Amino acid sequence: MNDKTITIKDIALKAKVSAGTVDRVLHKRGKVAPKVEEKILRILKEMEYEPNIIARALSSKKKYKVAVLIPDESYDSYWFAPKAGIKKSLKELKQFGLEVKFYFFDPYTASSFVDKAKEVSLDNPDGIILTPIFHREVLPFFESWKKSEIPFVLFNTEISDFEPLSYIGQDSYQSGYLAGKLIHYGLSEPCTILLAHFDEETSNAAHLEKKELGFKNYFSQNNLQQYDILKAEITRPNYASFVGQMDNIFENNPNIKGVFVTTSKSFEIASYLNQKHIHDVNIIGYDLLAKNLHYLKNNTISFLINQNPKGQGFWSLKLLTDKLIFNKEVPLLKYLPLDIITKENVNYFIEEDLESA
Amino acid sequence: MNDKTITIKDIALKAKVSAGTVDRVLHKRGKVAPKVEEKILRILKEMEYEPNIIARALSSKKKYKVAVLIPDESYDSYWFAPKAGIKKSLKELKQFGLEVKFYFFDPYTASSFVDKAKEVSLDNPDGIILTPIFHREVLPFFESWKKSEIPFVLFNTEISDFEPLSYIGQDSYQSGYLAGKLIHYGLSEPCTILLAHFDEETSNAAHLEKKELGFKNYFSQNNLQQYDILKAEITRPNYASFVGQMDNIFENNPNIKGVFVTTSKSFEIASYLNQKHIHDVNIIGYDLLAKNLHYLKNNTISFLINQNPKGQGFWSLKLLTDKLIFNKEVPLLKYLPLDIITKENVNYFIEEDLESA
DNA sequence: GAAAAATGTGTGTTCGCAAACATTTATTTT
DNA sequence: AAAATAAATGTTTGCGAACACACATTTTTC
Repeated sequence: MNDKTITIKDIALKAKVSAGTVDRVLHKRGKVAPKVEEKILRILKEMEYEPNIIARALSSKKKYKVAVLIPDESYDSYWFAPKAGIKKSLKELKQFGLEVKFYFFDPYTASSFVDKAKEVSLDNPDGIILTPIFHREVLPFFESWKKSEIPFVLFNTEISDFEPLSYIGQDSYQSGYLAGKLIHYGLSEPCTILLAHFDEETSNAAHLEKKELGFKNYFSQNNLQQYDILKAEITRPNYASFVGQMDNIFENNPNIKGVFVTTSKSFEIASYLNQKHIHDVNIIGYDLLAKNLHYLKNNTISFLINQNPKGQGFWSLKLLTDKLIFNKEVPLLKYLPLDIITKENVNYFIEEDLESA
Repeated sequence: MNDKTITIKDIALKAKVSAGTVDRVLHKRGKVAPKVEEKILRILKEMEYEPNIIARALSSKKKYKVAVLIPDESYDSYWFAPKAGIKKSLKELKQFGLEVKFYFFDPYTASSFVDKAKEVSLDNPDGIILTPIFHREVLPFFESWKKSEIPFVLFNTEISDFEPLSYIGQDSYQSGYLAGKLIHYGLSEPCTILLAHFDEETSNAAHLEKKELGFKNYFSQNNLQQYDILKAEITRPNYASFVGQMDNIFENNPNIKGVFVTTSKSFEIASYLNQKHIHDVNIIGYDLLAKNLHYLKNNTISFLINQNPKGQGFWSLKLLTDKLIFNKEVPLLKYLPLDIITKENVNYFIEEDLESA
C-alpha cells in the first residue's frame, strides 16, 4: 500500500523547479515558461497529484460568496424548507470559506424579483442559487451572469433557455405518472378521477402540464380507458367561490372516487370533502405542508408526493460548492427521488435525512 | 459583526499562559496546574472557542482506524449496498485521517463471524461498525469492546443487551404497519392475506416478528376484521418443496388477494404466481434486489419497502466519525425513512447505488 | 544601447493546531 | 541548602497549500 499523498513539493522536486512554480501552474497564474509548464503538467498527471483540500482551505483566506435568491417564506411557507436545506449544507461548508447571503423576494410580484436579482448582481457573488419563478424577467440576468461567468444553480423550477451549472428538482412527468399509479392502485371499479389544477403563479404552468401528461399517460399506456379523467382548473379567490366550483364538479360527477391535485393545495379539496362528509374518495397531492399533513393523518389524503424542498436546497448548495470550491464535475441535472408519503411513514420524512439521498 | 474566529492563541493570551498549556487542557494531556486548567476551561467557554477542524486535520497525523464487520456480499448481495454506503461516506472523510478496513464473514456460519470479530479485536481499531447477526456469539465481543472503550455502531440488526454508540436501521414494527396500509389500500373486497415469513438466519427472528405485529395491528387498529390474515412459514430447501408448500397454501385458500413477505424473498412468491398465471394478487416485500426489481417492473410485485441498506452504511460511518473525529454528540438511535418503492419511482432509488459504485 | 517593462523562478510567511522539545518553577531527597 | 527529581509551562516545528515578494533574466521601447 503506497498511499503516501503526493504534495506540491514532490512535484516540484521531480520537475526540478520550486513549489512556487508548480503552484503557478496549478492556479494558471501564468508566468511560467511553456516548456516548464508542460513538463509540470505531465508530472502532475503522472503522479496523480490531488490537492489537499484541507490544507487549501486552511491556507486560503478566499471567501466564497453565494447568493440565494428565493421567495420569502412569509408569502408561502413552502420556501422555508429549501432555506433549511441550504443552511444545513452551509453548516458543513463554512469552514471552507463559504458565505451565504439570502435575498428574499415576493413570489407574486415580478418587480420584487427583479429588484432582488439586481441586488444580487451588484453584490457580485461567486455563485448563485435561485428558483426562477419569473421566466421572462430572469432571462436578462442569466445572460449577464453567464457573461461574467458566475455559475448559477436552479432548483424547483426548470428553465431551458439558458444552461445553468445544474438544475435540481423532480421529474414532473414521472411524478404525475406515479400519481396515476397510486390513484389507480387504490380504485376497485371504473369511475371518474378528478385532475385538479389550482391557480398558481404562471411560472408553474409547465410543471403542472407535465404532471398532467404523466398522469394521463399512466392510464392510457396501461389501457385503463374505463377510468374517466376529468380535468378542472380550480381557483380560490374566496371560500364561497371555491365551494361553488367544487359543488358544481361533484354534483355533476357523482362517480368521482379519486382526486389528483397537481399542486400543494390538496388540503383545500380534503377540507371540502371532510365538510361534505364524503369519505370514499382517494386524494393524491404534493408537499408536506402542515395543512396537508393534517388531512393525511386523518385519512382524507391518501398519499402525498414529496418534492423534497429541503433536499433541493441542500443539493443546490452542495453542487454549487462542489464546483466552486472543490472544482469537481457536477451533473447538469439532478433529480431527487419521488418520495411516496402516507400516514404510516410520514414521521420519518419530517425530520429528514438529506445526505444519504 | 465581529465574527473573528477564536483561536488557541486568543485563549492563551487571555489566560496569560502559552498556547501549549491551552493545548494540554484541550486534549486533557494533564500536566497543568488545577487552578490554571480551571481558568482556561472557563475562558474557553466564555469565548466560545470552537476548534478549527480543518487546521486540526491538517496538523494531526492521527489515523482513525475503523473496522467494518459485515457479511460477504458473495453470500447475499444485500450486503453490497451497506458497503457502498460506507465507501461513499469514507470518500469525504479520508482527508480527516479516516481509514476503513472491511472484515467479511459468512452469514451462515457463526464461527466465521467469531473468527473475523477476533481479527477485529486484534487489530485494535478506534471504532467498529457491524451488523450483529449472531446474537449469542457477539455478546462477549461487545463486552470486551466496552471494556477497551472502543465505540461500536450497529446497523440493520438491533441488539438490546449492550448499548452501542448508536443503532442505525429501520423501525420494523412501523414498516409492517405501513405494509398493512399498502396492501389494504389496494384491496377492494374482503379476502385472505398471506403473511409469509421465509426461513432466514434466526438473527432476523425478532425483526420479522415486529413486522408481523405491525402488519396485524394495522388491520386490528383500523377495524378491518373482514380481512383474514393467514400466516405461513415458508422454506425453500429446493424448488419442488417450495412449490409444494405454495400449492398447498393457494389451493386451500383460493381467496388470497394479497401477500406480505417479511423478508427480501418476495421474488420467490412472485415467481411462483407468474408461473401459475395468477395475476390478481398484490405482493408487498422488502429490498431492492435485482430479482425483486424484475418482478416489480413486470407488475407482479406492487410495492417494495426499501430498508435503505446503503443509507444505513453511510450513516453508520457518519455517526461513528462524528463521535470519533469531530467529538459531536450522536443519537443513540437513528431510524431511516421507510421508502415506498413502486415501478414508477424505482429508478430514482437505483441510480444512487450506481453513483458510488 | 541603456532604461523600463515584462517574464520567469525561487523564498518566506501565513493559516490554526498538534506534538515534540526546551525551559522554568516547585517539590522532594539527603 | 544543594542536588535530584517532578511538575508546570513555554517555544518551536511542520502539516500542505496560497500568495506576496524578491530577484534574475529576457524583451521591449525610444
